[in-house]
Amino acid sequence: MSSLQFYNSLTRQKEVFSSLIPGRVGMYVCGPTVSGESHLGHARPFITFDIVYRYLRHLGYQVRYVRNITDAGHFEEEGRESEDKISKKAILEKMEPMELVQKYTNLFHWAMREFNNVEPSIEPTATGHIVEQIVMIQRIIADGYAYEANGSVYFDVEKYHRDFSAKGMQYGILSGRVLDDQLETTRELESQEEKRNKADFALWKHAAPEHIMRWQSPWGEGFPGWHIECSAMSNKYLGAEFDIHGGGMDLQFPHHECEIAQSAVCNHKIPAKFWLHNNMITINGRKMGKSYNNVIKLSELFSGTHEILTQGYSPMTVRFFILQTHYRSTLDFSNEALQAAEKGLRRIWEAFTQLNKLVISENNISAGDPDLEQKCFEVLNALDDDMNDDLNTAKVLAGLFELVPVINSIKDGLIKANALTTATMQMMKEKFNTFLVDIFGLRDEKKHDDQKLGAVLQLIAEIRKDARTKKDYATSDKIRNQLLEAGIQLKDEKDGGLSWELV
RNA sequence: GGUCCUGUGGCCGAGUGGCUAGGCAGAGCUCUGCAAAAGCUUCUACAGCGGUUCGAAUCCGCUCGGGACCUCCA
Repeated sequence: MSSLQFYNSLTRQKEVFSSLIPGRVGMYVCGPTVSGESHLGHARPFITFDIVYRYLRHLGYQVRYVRNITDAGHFEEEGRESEDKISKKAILEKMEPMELVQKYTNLFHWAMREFNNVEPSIEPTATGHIVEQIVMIQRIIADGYAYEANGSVYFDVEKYHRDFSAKGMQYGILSGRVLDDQLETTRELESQEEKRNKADFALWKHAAPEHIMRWQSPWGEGFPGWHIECSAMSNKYLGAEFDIHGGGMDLQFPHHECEIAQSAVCNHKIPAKFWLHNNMITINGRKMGKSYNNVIKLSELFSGTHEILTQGYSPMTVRFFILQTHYRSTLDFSNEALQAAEKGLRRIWEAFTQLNKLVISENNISAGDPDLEQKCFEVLNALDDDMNDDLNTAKVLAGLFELVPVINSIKDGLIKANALTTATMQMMKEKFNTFLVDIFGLRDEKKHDDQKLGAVLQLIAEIRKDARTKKDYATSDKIRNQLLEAGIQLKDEKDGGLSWELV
């Protein structure tokens, strides 16, 4: 079997993954800013890295997965308004800042549960780590790579670049940006005069009097810059050097680039070995974001209450939709695509359910259909390789879909039960379970397990069967049609049995 | 303007120098009292133009189109 490879943004190539400490993995993923409700675009990294987390654990690693909550807020428009995003909205809504933060944190957690994302090992908050951030800033100042100006502290990018290029940690190492170009093209912003250089970024910002969220620091009352929180928290919980740092591609620059610079000064190392970035979700070809005014919040997505939605899409449909594309490709949203995902998910899940119900004959050593046996065996074996190839979930799903007709045919008796060997049948069950449930985190959203409903339907099935035997189709059709209206679809099986599905 | 990514059939999307990806939709057939589901078969492809090659959707160049980042951003 192949070994796991990730595309590393830092080296711009696929690399075989190996952890710094055998058997253990440290992973940091940039979490949400809880100044508003999460939207569809936010779902992608958290689902993507949930898959990474699940897969690494599946491979036997003990993983510490750290995903922060940004609750201190960074600047909406750095310099110009110099205002804390979170406290700004809190004033509008007349809420305590922490009340607002709590509200959106709760909503975020709700969405994560809906998506069936495994909880991270540690979910640190920026406000809970002000001290660590201040200490880190002091260290950077002491080493001469940051300076104070009017109660704010800025990172000296040019000096850092000059000194650290020789150590192979030039500014731009991750994003491929050339600092000289930066210096020319960075926009003019009002409080730029505090900075020695346009490319410098804030480590600490002086708080204007109207600021609600503020903390004491050696430089007066203020609040931390955006980039420092991730550096401080990843360093605290994962150490100076850890295995994986993840986030959206839009964070590659400047956020992750700045993280590297900060950590490099403090620890003389690039903090993470592997940098993984998921691509964006677009809507009509445009990135989903506030500035484009095309945001679909997750609650709207699930309920269908947004003007561009023709219906609601369940969390598992969205999850499946995301999995059908490679994480480094852009994914374009459309009602058509989501509806296709919904149907595709239902199809594969139905086959999976049937597969688990199949009774596998024991000790069938010779396949009744050697060609089919061979084909299934190859498809099943390719699954791990595809997953190892930089998490090609799309290809894994395509492989599973190839087996769907086989499963359905066995169930319907179109393929003989002894066509496949016992070993292959068991492998099929195992792989479907492993990938769909354990690694992809899909789950049944319908309530099949309602025992009372099951009992009632059992009775109705018998009544309907009697009617059909007597060729009283008026009665049997009435039962079926009325139940369909009630959201229960009856299906007559080939063997005379009856199955139902909540629709 | 700078840096980078991308252009696959009606839609969404994998992909590799030579082998049908897959899903959804469409068409036909089978099964069925009729449905539904399912099975089988099937129609639409690799933006354009050159080049490298025995052979390219896959490599190179150019043209055209789309996007991301350079500012908060998942």
